[in-house]
Amino acid sequence: MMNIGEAAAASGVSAKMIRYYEETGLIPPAGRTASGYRTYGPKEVQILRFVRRARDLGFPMEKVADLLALWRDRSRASADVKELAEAQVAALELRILEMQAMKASLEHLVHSCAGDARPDCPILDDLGGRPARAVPARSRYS
Amino acid sequence: MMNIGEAAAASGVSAKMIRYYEETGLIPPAGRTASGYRTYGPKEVQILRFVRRARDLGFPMEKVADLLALWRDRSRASADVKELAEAQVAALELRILEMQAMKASLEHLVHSCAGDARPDCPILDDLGGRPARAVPARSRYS
DNA sequence: ATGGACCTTCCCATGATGGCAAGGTCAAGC
DNA sequence: GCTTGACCTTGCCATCATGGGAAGGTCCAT
Repeated sequence: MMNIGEAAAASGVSAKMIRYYEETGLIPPAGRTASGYRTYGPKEVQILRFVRRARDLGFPMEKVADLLALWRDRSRASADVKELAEAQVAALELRILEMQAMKASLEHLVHSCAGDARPDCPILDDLGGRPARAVPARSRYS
Repeated sequence: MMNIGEAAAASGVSAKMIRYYEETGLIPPAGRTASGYRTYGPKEVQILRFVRRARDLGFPMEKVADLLALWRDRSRASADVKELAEAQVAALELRILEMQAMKASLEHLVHSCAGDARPDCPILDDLGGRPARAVPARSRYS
């Protein structure tokens, strides 16, 4: 049996988060020693590692709870798990696309900015609402 | 002169956020009517639109404040602006890469899961710490 | 028995946003 | 002029997942 610090080290979840997960019901309450210390065995550490990995894959806590429930239910259908995972893939894809769009817009602005000591800056012009002066097309393949 | 609702509609920033931006010092305090209503003119709306666009490009509020300062300083060097924008591009790229890594891992798991009524699920196996049984390679080009 | 490393709970902060509630104000219609 | 509804004000709470710190108790090795 380990106390919370050891369980944290063994699972990669901070002690702080372990208490939080317990408080919010994501994981069942840990056992306690006579003096009130939480105790963890290998099984609990495995649960914590499960949570850690799911979080690393970007699952929000709510979905992690769903995954944990499926994990515990040995008669679950793999289709149910796959569905959750596919939804998470789609969510990631959406956020990736959003950020790629931001990045592309910003790169466009960056490329049109001289970046020297002069004050003229199409980036600020654009943010300020004035469409930046068109960059003289130097090539069709810019 | 407009009140906060009109300014919100004109700038795309919610009234709530306008008050918040003012409270945190991102934008200067708005003028007030005798009865305490905030008043906004075209100049203020332009500032709000500036903030909105910068946020849409993913800049955190702190960086938006920096951009606003540069915008107000008509003697700024465009290099300073470009530097901020390039840092933001790099930050976006980093987050994109992180999420792409998550997505790739998850897709790998999804592909190895049958997704039928049976309980066997490499996704849960992996999260639980057991390496998933290798998927029988049906083709080199799976 | 003392000190240091651990544990406990509780509160606060983040970043950017939304929501709600209680109360004041304004303008239009009657 | 009065009512009504749409707007404004402030203030507090919630999110989501995490970290920080304080105040106090515990455990173990010296």
